Amino acid sequence: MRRVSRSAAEQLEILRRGVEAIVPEDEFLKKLERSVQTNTPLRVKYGIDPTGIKVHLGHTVPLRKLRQFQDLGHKAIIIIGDYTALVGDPSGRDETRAKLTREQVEENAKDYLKQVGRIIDLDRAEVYSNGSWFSKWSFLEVLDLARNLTLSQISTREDFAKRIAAEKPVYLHECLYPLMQGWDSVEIRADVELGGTEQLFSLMVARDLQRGRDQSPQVAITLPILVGTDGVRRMGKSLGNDIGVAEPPADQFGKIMSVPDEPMKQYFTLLTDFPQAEIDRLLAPEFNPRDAKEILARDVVRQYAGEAEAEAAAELFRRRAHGEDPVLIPEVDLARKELSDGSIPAARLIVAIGFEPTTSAARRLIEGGGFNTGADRTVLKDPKATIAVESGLIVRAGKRKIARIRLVD
RNA sequence: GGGUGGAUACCCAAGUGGCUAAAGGGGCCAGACUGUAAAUCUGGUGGCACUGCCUUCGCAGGUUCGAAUCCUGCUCCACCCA
Repeated sequence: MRRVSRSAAEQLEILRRGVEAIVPEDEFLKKLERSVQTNTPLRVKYGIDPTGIKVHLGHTVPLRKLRQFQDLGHKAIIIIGDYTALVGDPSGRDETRAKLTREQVEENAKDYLKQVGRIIDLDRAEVYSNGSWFSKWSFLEVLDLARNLTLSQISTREDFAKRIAAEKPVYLHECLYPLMQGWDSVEIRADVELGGTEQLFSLMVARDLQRGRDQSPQVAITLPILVGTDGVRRMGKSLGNDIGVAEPPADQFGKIMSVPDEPMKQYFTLLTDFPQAEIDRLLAPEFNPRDAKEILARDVVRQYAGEAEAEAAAELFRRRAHGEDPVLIPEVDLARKELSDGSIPAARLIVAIGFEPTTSAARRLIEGGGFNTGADRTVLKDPKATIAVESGLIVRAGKRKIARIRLVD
């Protein structure tokens, strides 16, 4: 195990970057000091419910913080909330989460860890499923846990209060969620728990539970919610404004370039390790925002896909901006028997190579002038037209879809 | 258990017998423009063998020349009372 080597004050300075709140901060400093004195790593908890399968940049904010703790010699503990996923975290939600099946949860969990491994050093981390303790509980124990929270505590939470006001249902099992999450902290004896700002309530519940078991209460560190590519709403898969860590580098790059200028500071602070001075320089008025964004995009892509991929993605993006084709054009097979007399109706071709899902959509694409072929980019306007196809023909749909056709028998 | 309101396309939401493949907004796709896949503007947005045909308005039946719209049963949801 790596030794905790930096001073408590130094660590606090590093760890404070980008966080929304450390509650309570004086306790945190004390924990750090004790950790240094006794050479005992802090146990830092971060929980994830395996409800979806796509880790996006919004998730990386707390995960990167967790990694920071790791790099300072502390112990990262990941809780896979397989049991809590069955409940559904109500935090920050304006409606009840859909219930998942056990199979879905298990599959998601596996996939989650794979993605999390891009950020966290899983070899040095502890990973638990909270089902490993909750599945053994009796109903009596559940009731005992439930006596730690009152109805008024729950109903004053903003997310619940809103739902109540909007006459949307709040179910009892959702009220249990923060208690379950809190109990996880007891089980693993957490010193610190990370979470988004909307998690504060749940993070604080754990403190009461820990006190009741004669444990030192955990410190809650909340992190800002990253806005999505629309620059307004929180990043989320269901909002379609997310950038996934496992996405193709070119997509990551392009999506970051499409983020509005306003949240750039947040992105630099939360998604990169750039020193503050460097961030200030890049975001100064005299610096071209597009160039700053490109630097950001390259750094983020590099983190998840590597240096070479980041370089390639940047190159690709530049070419596209100049209306040039990418260096590497994906090849797509087309069965020769689709052709008659060496030609194929354009709409059928578009569907055959997967540019559009239906011939109707393909017709719309053509009518909108979004389909062109060949080196001279001949634009097709007639949806009924046929195209003479030979191997190597380049076809494009819109700005982003391009392919080189390869005829196969 | 009783009452009330509701279920319309990817989402929100109009429409209460023919003029409705179904208003409007969002999202998405495409075009123009641009420092960007931003902003703005324009067009499109059920399917197909496409100047026509087929399918869709919670589900299943029924009335009618004709139904998203009327009737019957069912399922699901919300709120109120108990």
